Amino acid sequence: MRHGLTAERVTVIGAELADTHGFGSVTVSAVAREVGVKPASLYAHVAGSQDLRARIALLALEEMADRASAAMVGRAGRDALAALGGAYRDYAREHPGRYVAAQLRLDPETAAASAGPRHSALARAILHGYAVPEVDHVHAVRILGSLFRGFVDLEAAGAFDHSSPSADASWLRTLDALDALLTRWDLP
Amino acid sequence: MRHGLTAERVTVIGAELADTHGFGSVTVSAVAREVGVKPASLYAHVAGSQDLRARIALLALEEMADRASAAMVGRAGRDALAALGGAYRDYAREHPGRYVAAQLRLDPETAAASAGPRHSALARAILHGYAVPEVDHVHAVRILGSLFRGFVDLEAAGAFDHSSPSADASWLRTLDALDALLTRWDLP
DNA sequence: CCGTTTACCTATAGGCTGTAGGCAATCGCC
DNA sequence: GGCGATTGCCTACAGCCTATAGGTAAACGG
Repeated sequence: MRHGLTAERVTVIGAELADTHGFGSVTVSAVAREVGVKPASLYAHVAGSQDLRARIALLALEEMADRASAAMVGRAGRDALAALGGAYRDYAREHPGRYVAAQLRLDPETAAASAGPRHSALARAILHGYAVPEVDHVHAVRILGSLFRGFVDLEAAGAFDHSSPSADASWLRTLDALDALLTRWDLP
Repeated sequence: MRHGLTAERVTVIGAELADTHGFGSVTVSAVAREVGVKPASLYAHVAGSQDLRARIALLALEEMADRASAAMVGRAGRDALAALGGAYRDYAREHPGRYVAAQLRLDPETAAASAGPRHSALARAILHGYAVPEVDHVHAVRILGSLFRGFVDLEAAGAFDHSSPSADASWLRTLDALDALLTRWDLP
């Protein structure tokens, strides 16, 4: 039987599998089972399990960048922070498997061709709404990225589950803190 | 031949393997090869590959908490922040495999019995040096934890490798930002 | 010194990866 | 429409990892 498989379809099935059963259980065999095909057949579309995982990572990075840039249009300052961070947070909740896939270490050239640079561009765009000196942009972007990444990771890992109040409350405080930091960047 | 293996020794070998070849390639077979024993022999000490990885995670959490609390004695304020964050950052550099092991999701009871709570206690201790109201301690701890975790993860993932200046410079800025945030917590 | 425990062994079944080679459905071209 | 080339999926197989069952011999304890 002909299934009309392509690298893209295989990647999407793998991504769905990651979300439902965890990124760790994404295997060539599992995807094959899912589409009703023998494992060996997939090697025509994908170079192996590592390639499969890298493709899922690239898909996730792309989807996250799309969502983030869509959420950020027409927003500045704290609103823009909420849009960017919220996009990541929501994505991690809706697509936990893809989110961990996005953290896969890619080789430099693949990383450069990925949506990674789009993410740093989005973070940099936020700084235009604040009076952060140009030379400090790298630092500000790194701090912003670290805070978002850490919060979403910890929340996804369940680190906030067994203390109150809810993570949502802390998230608002996190945005406030970032906004204050960027607003008063150059103050003593 | 008698090798005097114990669960602890197996765990340590696994941890070393994680640091040298990546946490992903920690397998019962690999550890067995390392000690010169057949894979089946290890199942007397460790319940399987999942158990092995969980043990490495617990070891890493313990080691990190030990280092962090040692670094923090007699320090307060920004110094304490630098000590805590520095402990994590150094640990991640010296033991990259163990560091990713420490992020393994543990089942709730195992997590509760781990060194996890020690880590939040250390973060909470830092707040005593600042005038953060008691009710906001959870938020401050979460923000502090998120920022450290995110920074160290991103640095370990190589996210800072292809932009200058060095990660070290941004790390100092990160500590400054945290210090400023906690110092002025209640200001408009 | 002998019984028990313990540490490691062999054997085996099952799953995932990845390669080689085969067959048949489909496509492009006349 | 017919025919050759391509493509999509197949079977078969080798290698490695997990995990269990059951055996053997070293070490320990009374």
